[in-house]
Amino acid sequence: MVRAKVTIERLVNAAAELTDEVGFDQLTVSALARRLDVRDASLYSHVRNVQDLRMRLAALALTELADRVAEALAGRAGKDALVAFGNAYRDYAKAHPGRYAAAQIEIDPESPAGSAARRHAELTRAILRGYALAEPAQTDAVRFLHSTLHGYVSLERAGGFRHHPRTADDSWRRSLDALDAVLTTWPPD
Amino acid sequence: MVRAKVTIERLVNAAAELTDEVGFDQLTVSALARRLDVRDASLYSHVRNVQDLRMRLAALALTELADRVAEALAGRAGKDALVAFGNAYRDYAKAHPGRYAAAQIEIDPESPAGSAARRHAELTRAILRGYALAEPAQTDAVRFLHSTLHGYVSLERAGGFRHHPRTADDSWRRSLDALDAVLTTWPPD
DNA sequence: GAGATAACCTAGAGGCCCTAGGCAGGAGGG
DNA sequence: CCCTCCTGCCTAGGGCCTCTAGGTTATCTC
Repeated sequence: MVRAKVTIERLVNAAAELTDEVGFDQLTVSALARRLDVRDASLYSHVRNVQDLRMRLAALALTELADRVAEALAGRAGKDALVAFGNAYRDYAKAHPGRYAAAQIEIDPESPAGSAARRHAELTRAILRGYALAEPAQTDAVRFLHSTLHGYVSLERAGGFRHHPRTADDSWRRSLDALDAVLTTWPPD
Repeated sequence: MVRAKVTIERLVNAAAELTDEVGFDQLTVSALARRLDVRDASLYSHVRNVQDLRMRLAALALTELADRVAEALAGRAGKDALVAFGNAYRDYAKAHPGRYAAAQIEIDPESPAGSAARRHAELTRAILRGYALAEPAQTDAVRFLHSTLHGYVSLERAGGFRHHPRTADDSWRRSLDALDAVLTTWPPD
């Protein structure tokens, strides 16, 4: 019999493709086993349980996202960097909805996903260098920025912007303008 | 035998309590049946399926949220209204995490939940009256506002703000200040 | 070629969703 | 007061999912 040669890498990659097709909450061990042409029980030698699988997927997604953001940010500063960051973020969520959802689960800082999450946080903070904000305003601004971007893509995905003629793309551009404006003139206490 | 007298109202209320305790994705027909001291199959005469249950919960949550927001907005305008709106929103999410998650699912505009969602959208738009924005800037601003608020509470719930000494409350206040500032000086095209 | 190991298998228990069909308690009519 | 009907709840059962235990086979190493 020919062995399927499932490795943990192939398994997680297949899970990433699957979750983008069916949604993160529909990612099951059974469905993944079917896709790999293997019995479901066989996967439990690679993965502890379904939680473990999801955590690994979160780590993959956070790493991929951080890579794309890092690439988008290279050589840019100020508003240019902000727009590149936002677009990298939104494009990833559009291209890989399942992985994006995976990246939002609660992360144990000690886990391998934790370091990817930290890297992500550092990149977000890097954008704000162009806006010269001191602590604690910098932390507040990071949270504000992250909230707006994440909120936008998550509402857009949930279909919240579909019942209106104004396109999500147009509002997105104006939202980035607004973010740039508010970061530039971050209100003093 | 004493009948449990499950009505659709009692059922949805029990589901709301349950989901706040265990999370929206852990809301199952079985668990709800156990809580109502009834067999799971019995609930299918009240509810078509688990999707139907979730949709009814979404309708409940959207209605409750709209009620609270409407109350918070009464007699307020401008930044005062913005802060009240934001706090009503965030407080609801804190007090009722499961219901808040339920309110985020994709809503069919034709369903009863659709009218609650529309009412919600109108209330959001009402806030912007104090900021005198014409279309399409108004729609962009509504989306921006909603994105930031939803993004903030959802990241806060996911634990994204826990790995830093700056409190989520402090950043929240500053985020509302920033929102007020950006709505006041909404950047022209 | 003989372990040793890794990868896969079957069997099975338990949980959840949902359908089909049966039984009993309470309401209304005769 | 009794009969009937309806509603609310029941049991039985199939299908899918998670996960464990323990057995089998392919491949790697010596």
